[in-house]
Amino acid sequence: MRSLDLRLLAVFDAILREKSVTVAGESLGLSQPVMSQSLSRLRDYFGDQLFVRTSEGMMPTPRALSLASSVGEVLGIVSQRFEPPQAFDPCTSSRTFSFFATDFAAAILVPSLMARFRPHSPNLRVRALPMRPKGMDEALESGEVDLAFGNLSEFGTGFYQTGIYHSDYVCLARGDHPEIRRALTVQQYLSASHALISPLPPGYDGLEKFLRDMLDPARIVLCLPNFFTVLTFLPQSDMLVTMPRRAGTTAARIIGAQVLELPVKIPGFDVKLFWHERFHKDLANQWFRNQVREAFNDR
DNA sequence: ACTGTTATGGTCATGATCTT
DNA sequence: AAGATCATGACCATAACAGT
Repeated sequence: MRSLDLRLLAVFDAILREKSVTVAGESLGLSQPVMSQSLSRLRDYFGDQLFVRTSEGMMPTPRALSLASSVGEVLGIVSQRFEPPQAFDPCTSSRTFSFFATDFAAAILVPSLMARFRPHSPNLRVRALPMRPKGMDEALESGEVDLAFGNLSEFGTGFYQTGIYHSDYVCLARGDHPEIRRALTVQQYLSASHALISPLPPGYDGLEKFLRDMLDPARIVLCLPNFFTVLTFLPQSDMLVTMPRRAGTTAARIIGAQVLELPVKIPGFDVKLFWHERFHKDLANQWFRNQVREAFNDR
């Protein structure tokens, strides 16, 4: 390897492409003699003429043809991994951004995100993916998914995070509930029938444990698969649902439910944004992180 | 720290070779 | 034969290295 360097491979690639030493030199910003000397070193190294003059230009020998794909592969890896990152232009980009989020986080985030994207970035696409019990870290590391959004703490080394907001919980009751008006006593809370979202997505199971410890098991009469089942069920029920404040206020606005402060203390949680260090400097990922952060601040 | 040697990679000028 | 193109030699600048 001592006598072979990347520039020689670039020379090889350029001559192959241009079929001319001189023109290849122009494309690389090198003089013709430099190209010729470089070709001479390539010939020494590979022990082959590599390119011969013909009426069609400098044509590759069979040996050169057999090397071509490997040289292209090496140069491709180098340019992809080591060259300065290309600027990300959201106006012209057509890439897909993806993130893990709970259904309620996606429901809050997506409208705001799309309102920001659509006017200026018509070709961008967005994928909101449900939280997974396992494998989210691998998906972030591989680049399959750009970000994870939520009350997550299990990501280990190699991940960056930024706090988005601190959330507490509220209780929802239907707007024309026969007994509850704007406020809730401890007695009312503990004696009411409850709907529980269970199982909760990864990171949110603290709430479920807390409620199961605090409430009489007989009072937990309904388990729902996600936060937004609340939208169809609560208007026709006298039950209470305890959920994160933003999800609660969003749901309440849609169905005209009452948002009640909890009469008992339940510890809140931090919603954070996570990404893998591989994409920390990636300009597209940086841009998307900012969009998500700002989309939440829009609300 | 200084110095000489060597390798590398550049320019310029020019010769060699190929195509038309 | 002319023009285009490639190869090569002379020379220079620079950096790395070894020896003192």
